[in-house]
Amino acid sequence: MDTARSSPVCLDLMVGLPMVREPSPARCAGMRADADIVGSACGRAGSMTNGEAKILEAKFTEVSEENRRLTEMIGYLYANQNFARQSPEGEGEQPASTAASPTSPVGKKRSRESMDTSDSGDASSDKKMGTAEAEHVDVNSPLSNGTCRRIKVKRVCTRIDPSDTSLVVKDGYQWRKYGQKVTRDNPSPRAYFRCAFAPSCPVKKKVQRSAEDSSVVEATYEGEHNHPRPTGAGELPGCRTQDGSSVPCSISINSSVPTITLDLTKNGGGVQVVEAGEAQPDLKKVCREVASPEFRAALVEQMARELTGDRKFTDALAAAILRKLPDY
DNA sequence: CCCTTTTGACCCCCG
DNA sequence: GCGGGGGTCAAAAGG
Repeated sequence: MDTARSSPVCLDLMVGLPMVREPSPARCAGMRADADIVGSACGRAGSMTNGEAKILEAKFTEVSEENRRLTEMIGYLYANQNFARQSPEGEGEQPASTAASPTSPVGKKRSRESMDTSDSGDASSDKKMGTAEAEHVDVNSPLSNGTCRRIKVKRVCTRIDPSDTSLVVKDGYQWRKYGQKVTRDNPSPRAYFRCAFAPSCPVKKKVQRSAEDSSVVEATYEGEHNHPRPTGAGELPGCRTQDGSSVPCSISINSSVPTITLDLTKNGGGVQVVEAGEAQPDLKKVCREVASPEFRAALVEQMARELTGDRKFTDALAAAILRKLPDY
């Protein structure tokens, strides 16, 4: 589980993306309870006293810690709800509980649905957006000949801006929306997506806001991708830290433009420029997505989340701010 | 003109 | 057999 990265902060990382230079709502996306604190730190860091800075630092650390605990708690609750729905005989015996809502009944599997599911590929590595909580459930799907095929079902909970109604969950794959429905047990609409990267890919995704917390969206993935993950499209191919969480240390865009890699995992950090790999067939789409405000917002949000979740980083940041303050 | 999204209607499973 | 409700289709609209 990767849940301890939800504290936002205004940072100007200057990694070459023009948008990062300007404060925008997206940069502070996710700021809610701690918005005033962070906003203060952003806006008047140059004029505060040492005492104020220390108070702000303490508050910031405290809020970050609380945010982390809450995120973990949400993940724990969802995990428990899913376990509770598992049948005693084992996970494979339970019919497909594919509804995104924790309270929704067992999904009705249609024969049409069970026929278009194949295997191979792997979407299970979609650990995205820092606050996501992933879970795997293998369910049996009845086939027309009476046998059962295991369909991989995965639920991912992601924190997003409550005001964002797009229900877009960046996970590295490209999705085409084919339907939206308001379900009985959740006032928020449920969006249905198909994998748009490969026409033959059977993977479907359902995205719906949590009924309890509108800032949490639950994405349910059905099936497995039968194609490689399109790199650079949506998810930040970050490095893994020791605890398995991702760090936004690289930006890999498949195009003729060199790829910028911001390596924050090494001592002192560094920016590495490497040549882009060979272009994907749908390079145009990838570039369009990378250039989109959503992608940029997600990029900045993830960077901020990852960085503020690192105690060493926040300590170093506080020390740097203190050094900049005039001595009184 | 092409691609994607929206949305009302329809299909079909389950109780 | 019937109705409710989730899931999908497909035409229209938008970019």
